[in-house]
Amino acid sequence: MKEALQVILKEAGIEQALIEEIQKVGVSKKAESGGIVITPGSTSMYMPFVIEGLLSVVRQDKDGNEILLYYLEGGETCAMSLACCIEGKKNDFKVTAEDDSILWMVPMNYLDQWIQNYKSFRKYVFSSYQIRFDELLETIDSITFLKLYERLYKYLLDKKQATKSYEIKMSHEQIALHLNTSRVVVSRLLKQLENEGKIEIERNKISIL
Amino acid sequence: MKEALQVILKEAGIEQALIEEIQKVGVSKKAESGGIVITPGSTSMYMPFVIEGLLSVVRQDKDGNEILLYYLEGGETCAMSLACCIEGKKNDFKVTAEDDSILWMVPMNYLDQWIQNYKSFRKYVFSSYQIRFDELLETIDSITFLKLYERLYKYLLDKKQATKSYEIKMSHEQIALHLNTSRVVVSRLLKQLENEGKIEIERNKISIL
DNA sequence: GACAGTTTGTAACTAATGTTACATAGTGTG
DNA sequence: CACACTATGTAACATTAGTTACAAACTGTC
Repeated sequence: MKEALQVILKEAGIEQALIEEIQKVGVSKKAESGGIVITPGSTSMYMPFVIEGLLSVVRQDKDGNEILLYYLEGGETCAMSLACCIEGKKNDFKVTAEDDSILWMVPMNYLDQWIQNYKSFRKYVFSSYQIRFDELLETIDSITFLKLYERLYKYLLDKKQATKSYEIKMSHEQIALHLNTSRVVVSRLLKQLENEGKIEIERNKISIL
Repeated sequence: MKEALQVILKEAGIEQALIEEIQKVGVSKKAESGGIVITPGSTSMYMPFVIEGLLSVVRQDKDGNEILLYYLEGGETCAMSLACCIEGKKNDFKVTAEDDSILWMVPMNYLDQWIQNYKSFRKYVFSSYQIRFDELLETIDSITFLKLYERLYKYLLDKKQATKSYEIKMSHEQIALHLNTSRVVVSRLLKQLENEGKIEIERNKISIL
């Protein structure tokens, strides 16, 4: 576990002294595929590093409708969660494990001193914020400027990239939830994508061609 | 100018020593109502503080369609601009003065040392990030979960709050641009809001009742 | 292989939003 | 006040997306 963390933090440009601190004060946490990691309305006390796996960050409205904001992959941290912690605010999003995942949870109270003392940590944190802004903006772009048909195709391509697999193992219902639309509409548009030779549909599986 | 800055930074919890530094190294910049302050594709070298006025931050797509992300008011800074600078990336949004505005532009190269040395500045920066995340999420909520009719009404209420005036001096065309829809649709829905007694429509002016 | 549960396909319809086209009304300037 | 310009009103229609309803196909379990 700690070796995997070491590799990932090194990769992220964190200096050795800080890596050792992070290893010392954090704890690992497993999340099984489909499990909820952060519940909306909760307050986190930990900065979560993704060591391995894939998580989705989703926004919910009061009626339970959802929209996918972005994925968290290995080596990344959830900047919004970080932002919430620092301000002591409640999380207003949901984080779910898309695959079996392993996280490294670091108590928030170390953050301020690390930001003060380690330039590499400042860089990492600000880069994380930047990445999340970009992802949110891209999400806004998709919702605003694309037709659902295009959004769906982009969704599939993004998922392909995140999982590094051209086979997407999801039901139409699950996809519909991420896009805030209905199953019937997703089926309709998927069929259209299939007719245009872009994908192949099987039960619980879509292959990108 | 510097006195106004003093008041605003004090308000924001910045300590006196840092206020003086900020006053020393920054320059003021005026923006006339309607003027473009940040062009998409440019790279900023300055952290912009809003001393006075109101600015809009807008996302554009390749065809020139737009969507309003949020407003910047007095005392605020553009966290996304900050994030871009720190990472040396191009701005991928547009900032326009909605009213005559005054900004205080601080060269980016001071940021890292201030973050390192001033706890109050760390707080301010992280709080700015948090606020912008919240605003982006709220924008996503509106686009995703609201009908255009509700979004339009929310738009008017937000504008009312930002300008602290129940009279909104805009054409339907301008509103349509901020919501990424067409003038005809805006006129139609505004008429509906008027019929329901929520607003009053005049040429270049909408009054919130 | 019978059954229940889940997933997908499809038609028919409704609702929301976008588009085109044109009429009317206000505004500023000579 | 004539003119050009801008802004708004409205109808008619097109497109996109959402909804309802039901059939068919697949999957796992007894």
